[in-house]
Amino acid sequence: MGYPGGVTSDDAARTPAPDPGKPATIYDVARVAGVSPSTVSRALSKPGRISATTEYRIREAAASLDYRLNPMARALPTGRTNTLGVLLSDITNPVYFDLLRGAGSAATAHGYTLVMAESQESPEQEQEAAVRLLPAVDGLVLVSTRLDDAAITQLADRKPLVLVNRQVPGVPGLVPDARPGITAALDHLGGLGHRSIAYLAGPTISWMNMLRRDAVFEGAPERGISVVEIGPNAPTLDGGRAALRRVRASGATAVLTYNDLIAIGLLSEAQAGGIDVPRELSIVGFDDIFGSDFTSPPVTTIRTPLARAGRAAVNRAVAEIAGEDVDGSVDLTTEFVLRGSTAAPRDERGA
Amino acid sequence: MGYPGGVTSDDAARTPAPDPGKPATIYDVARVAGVSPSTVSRALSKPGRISATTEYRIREAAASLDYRLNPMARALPTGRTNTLGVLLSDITNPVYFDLLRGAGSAATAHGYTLVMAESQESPEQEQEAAVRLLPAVDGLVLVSTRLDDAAITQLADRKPLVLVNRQVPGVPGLVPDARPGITAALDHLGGLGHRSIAYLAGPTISWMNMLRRDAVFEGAPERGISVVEIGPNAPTLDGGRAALRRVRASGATAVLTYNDLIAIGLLSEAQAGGIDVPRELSIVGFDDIFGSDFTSPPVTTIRTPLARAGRAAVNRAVAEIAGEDVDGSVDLTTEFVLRGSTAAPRDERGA
DNA sequence: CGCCCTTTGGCAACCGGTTGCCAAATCTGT
DNA sequence: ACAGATTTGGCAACCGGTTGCCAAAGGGCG
Repeated sequence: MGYPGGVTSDDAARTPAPDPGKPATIYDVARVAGVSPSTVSRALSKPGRISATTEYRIREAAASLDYRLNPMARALPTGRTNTLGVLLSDITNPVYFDLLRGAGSAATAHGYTLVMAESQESPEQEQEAAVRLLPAVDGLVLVSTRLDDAAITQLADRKPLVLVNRQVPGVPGLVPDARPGITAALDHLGGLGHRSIAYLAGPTISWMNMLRRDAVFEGAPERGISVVEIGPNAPTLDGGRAALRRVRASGATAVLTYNDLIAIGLLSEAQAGGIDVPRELSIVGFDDIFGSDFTSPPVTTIRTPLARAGRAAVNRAVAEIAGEDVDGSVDLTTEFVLRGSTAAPRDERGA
Repeated sequence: MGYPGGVTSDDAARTPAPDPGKPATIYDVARVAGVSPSTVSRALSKPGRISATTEYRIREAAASLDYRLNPMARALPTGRTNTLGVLLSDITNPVYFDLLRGAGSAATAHGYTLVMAESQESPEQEQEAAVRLLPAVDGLVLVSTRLDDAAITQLADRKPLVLVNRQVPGVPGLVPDARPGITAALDHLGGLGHRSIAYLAGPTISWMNMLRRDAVFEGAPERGISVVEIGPNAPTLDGGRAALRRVRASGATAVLTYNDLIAIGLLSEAQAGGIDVPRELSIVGFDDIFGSDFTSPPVTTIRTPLARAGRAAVNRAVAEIAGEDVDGSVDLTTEFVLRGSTAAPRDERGA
């Protein structure tokens, strides 16, 4: 026999193989329909290639056997797995919820399955996960990747790859335009009378962090606002909490944060320390995550269209896999969301 | 040729195939190491089967070619994909964050990849996703499934399957024990003087909802507390908001909710309507999700050990796949978390 | 030094599909 | 009724691994 769970060819040739536990194959279907396996294959996946009557007979046979195509067997000769990999830095970060849902719905719409892995903010783990996933997927979506350009380019050489929140020359990337939101936020803060603000930075390896920081540092001076950078901070609630001391020391009357988690952490720590937000300290978050609207006060923030980004990323990946050319311009603009964590600085009146 | 991207055997036999784009196979490795493909296969996956020196030579060759095993090719003859499927009712529900992370880390620890799909609370979509995933995974984890017993049993007959938040005879299931937390919550509410409470139910098809409801309806009378059921409600913020009117109409001074999302929705709607929580209405949530501690007041809730449940579920699934017998008792007990959304009812003093 | 037992590595079948090529069957037009 | 064009379906090779069986090589011991 030479093979483990095999069935002798005699058996297979005689019985219609009712259901010996193993799922039906195209060979079973072929036997029942009285055609050759290749005809079954074509009937089921090459519409029009086989005459209507034969195709009907085959479909009947397949249905009666509850035939299910084996994705692995199909993937082997074709190289296509109908699977997309998504890599995240941290699953428990609420920013990714909507993105994942958008990606998931777009994927099923295209008949793709999503496999997901997280890298816990570590470039090594991310690289390892990417390499591990690579042979099993048709394409990869890297969200807020912590990999460097070289590693990304190398990955992109092997399989279609789409970046979210990152731009690398020669690799398709979707990055929400932070400027509109930041501009509106600075206008708002400036209008309230703030003259000295701080930017609470995220991780140094975060590309988005640079982008946001640069936009703040470019826009603030134009409005006569001075700005200092405080960080790097872990992009978590604790990261925000730990930054309070330095925020107070800086004398800034308002802060823009790398993300909402930091903003919320900072807010809760401030309140625990008896600091009045927004009167003593204004806080502007980033992303508008789940939960940022039910803190007290609710946090003023800059919304990024994550669900749309997720959807666009898998659409793009699917197009890339199909070898289609795409114009690729998706509108991903940020939007200022005014809530309760910002107000005029106390000094304004006091001084 | 008969095959698309094929290489003629002449070419393959002569050149060491430097890197024509296609990744290296065991045949390439075999050629470079001067052994047969089967020896390569054994050297790489049957430790000890091949002599140390030959194995070393093979590993060298593999490394030099950057050989990567093709998971699909391996899966075909063995039937094992090293992939686990996780089905959720709703990815954007924060309850699942920790669960997913626990499941993810346990999966990678066992060398498994996680594929994930959501059913959007629809049994049909869930069934379809399960069937679609089934042939590509070694086992399935169904979290808060909306499927009926028959469908679950049928699935469990085809592949190892583990349930979370659901119990079906003959199928391994992990369900956190709601009683300790609910008992403590009722004691707390009773001690504060509440005599009339409401249970804000979740979806009717939710098995956990029944369990929680039953525990409340059993425990309340024992403490001289009357209880009414209000629902079903969508297990979302909006579901909670929509329920406020009926809560007020019921005259209950405190509510226990099916989950924290409903609790938070109810809380925000109450505050919008000028109702003082906790003085006019006490709220107890369920699960202790991300965000429930930074509402104002923070919500008193019953914590379920989700990360542990996720980890335990994949551990169990892996054991099941390996055919191991497991005692299976994992400690998953709920815990009452006292925060700010509960207080003595106003009537207590007023009446 | 020869015999027997253990290692070691190769052969070939097999997993379940896909597809280039070809021959038989069917259709067309006259 | 027949040559030629078109449909239809089968053959067989192939994707990249795994593994039962076996023969050759190596080792131990009397």
